[in-house]
Amino acid sequence: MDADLLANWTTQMRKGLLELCVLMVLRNRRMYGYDIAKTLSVVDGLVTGEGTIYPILSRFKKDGLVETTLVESAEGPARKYYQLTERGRALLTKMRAAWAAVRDGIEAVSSAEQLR
Amino acid sequence: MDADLLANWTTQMRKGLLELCVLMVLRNRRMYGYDIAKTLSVVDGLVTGEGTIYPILSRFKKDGLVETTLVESAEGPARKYYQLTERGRALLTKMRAAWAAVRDGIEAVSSAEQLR
DNA sequence: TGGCACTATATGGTAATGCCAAGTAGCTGT
DNA sequence: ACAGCTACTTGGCATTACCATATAGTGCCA
Repeated sequence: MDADLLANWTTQMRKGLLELCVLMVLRNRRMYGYDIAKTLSVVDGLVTGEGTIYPILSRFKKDGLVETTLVESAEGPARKYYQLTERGRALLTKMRAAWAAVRDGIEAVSSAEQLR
Repeated sequence: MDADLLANWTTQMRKGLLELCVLMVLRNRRMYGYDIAKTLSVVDGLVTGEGTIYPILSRFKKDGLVETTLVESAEGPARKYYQLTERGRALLTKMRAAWAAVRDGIEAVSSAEQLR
């Protein structure tokens, strides 16, 4: 029951941060969904399944943050590669700044003996 | 429209982190809701209104993470002070560890030239 | 031929949280 | 009486992560 609380909380904590990570792994090269999911799951246990990544990528495309290219694969079905647009790059820059601010804020609360 | 995307994302990013901050400010002394809201809003723009804090505190009490003490005030209505229980303290410890892991994971993604 | 595992994308329903607005109420000063 | 600050509470809305499931192509092995 205590484990449930913690598990639920970590789920909530992931919200938004997953989108940031997806945009960040795309900043240097294009990637396809399945590979992104595998990559991020290795990093931190951030992603549990592919079902979490695809809705994010769909939203990104709908919002014009990424463009897609379909490429045939020798190892299975065709891969849909995602690459950042200018708009996506601009938003990523702002998101990284916002992330840094929140991260620093939390660290401040975490280390402060007493605030104010 | 770009600003909307960013604003919406920051809202999502806050999820969970707000709970962490509330537990952290309570770790050294008891506080009342209105004061917690003011304190955290100063820190980082984490909180927009009191309506965001009170539901969190209610949940904490329901889950046995905090206990409350009603104290009369000379400056307005009585204040409901919140203090951490042992259970709350134990969960906070685990949450801080989870936060550190995710934060470091994101920093790794952020600074990596290329993962894997 | 059939079964199995891996690769790869997509979708629908559920649960949980942050946000905004509004309401209730006590106290102070004019 | 009124305005303004303090203080707590509640309800509805929008958004996202998760899980299970569906669909499908490829290669391997008996």
